[in-house]
Amino acid sequence: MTAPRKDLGTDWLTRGGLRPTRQRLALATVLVGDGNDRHVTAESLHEAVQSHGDSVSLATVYNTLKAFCEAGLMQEVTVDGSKSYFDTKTHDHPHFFWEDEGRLTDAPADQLDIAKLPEAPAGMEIAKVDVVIRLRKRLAN
Amino acid sequence: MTAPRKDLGTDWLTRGGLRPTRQRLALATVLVGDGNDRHVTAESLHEAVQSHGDSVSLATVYNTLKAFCEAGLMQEVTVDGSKSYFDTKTHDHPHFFWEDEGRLTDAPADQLDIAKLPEAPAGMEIAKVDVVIRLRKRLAN
DNA sequence: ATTTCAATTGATAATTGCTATCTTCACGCT
DNA sequence: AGCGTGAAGATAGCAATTATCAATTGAAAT
Repeated sequence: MTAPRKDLGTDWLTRGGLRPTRQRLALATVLVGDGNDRHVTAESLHEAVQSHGDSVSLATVYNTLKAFCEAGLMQEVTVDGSKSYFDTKTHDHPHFFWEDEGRLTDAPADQLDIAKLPEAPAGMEIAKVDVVIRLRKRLAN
Repeated sequence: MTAPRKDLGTDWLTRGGLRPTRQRLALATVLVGDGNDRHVTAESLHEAVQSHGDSVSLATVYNTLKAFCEAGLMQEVTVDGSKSYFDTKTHDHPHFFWEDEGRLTDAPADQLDIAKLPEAPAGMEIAKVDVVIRLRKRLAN
């Protein structure tokens, strides 16, 4: 038996030093309740919570996603100019972006090997390296 | 003697199959008139054209940037959720994003070597691989 | 050169995704 | 039970972008 959904969510919130309120727990449960990583937008998470039977306002979804990021529980991934995506996997790893569907998923990190990377210009340091592999439906061949 | 600014702009527009109107020529001149590549936002390009002495409405800057992208003369680079960046260099290459200033520049492509890349999932193909190296001021050490 | 007509421009309204404000509410403590 | 602070959420606000559409322009045909 694995830990029930809610406990995973509670642990996760505690790890981030966040008070486990009803709303946060509802969001956490949807996000990590099954132990898997997830990629969401504010909108998609809002819908997911609704259909899970909980009610959280959209404003709170935005606030809470930001809080989760600041607590180091999630990270924002920039792949589309018009929407923000959030990822529960917080270490550096490549992404697939399915352009047709506007969907974001993880790409297998062990299949990416950057042999050489430009150095940071003087006085600067590299904060993060984003690798986004943009996918489209293969044309018939 | 190199070709004057305007001619470079006209050639560039012709290459994209776009009618060289006054506005497009003004934008093209600012963008590629000196033969160098440039990274702009709608806003920054609008200002640049103004201070070059031409007048182009902001709406037209937006429309024209889109037209330039569709014509293959520029490409959009997604590095920031709140603004769109456009690049006159259209082939795949890495970018530096200076987070403090919100500025985008090219990173030396010859110093990037991706030895292994995840394969596209079944039925998909890789449209583009974005590599964004996010920079911040180096902390004192 | 003048006519013609679709392409282009741009002032403005509208939309979108997100953030700020602020009142009410809930949690944990005494 | 009462208190104080953090949290929630309805709503207003905001910034970037897109849509609308009448007036203008430019290139081709006459």
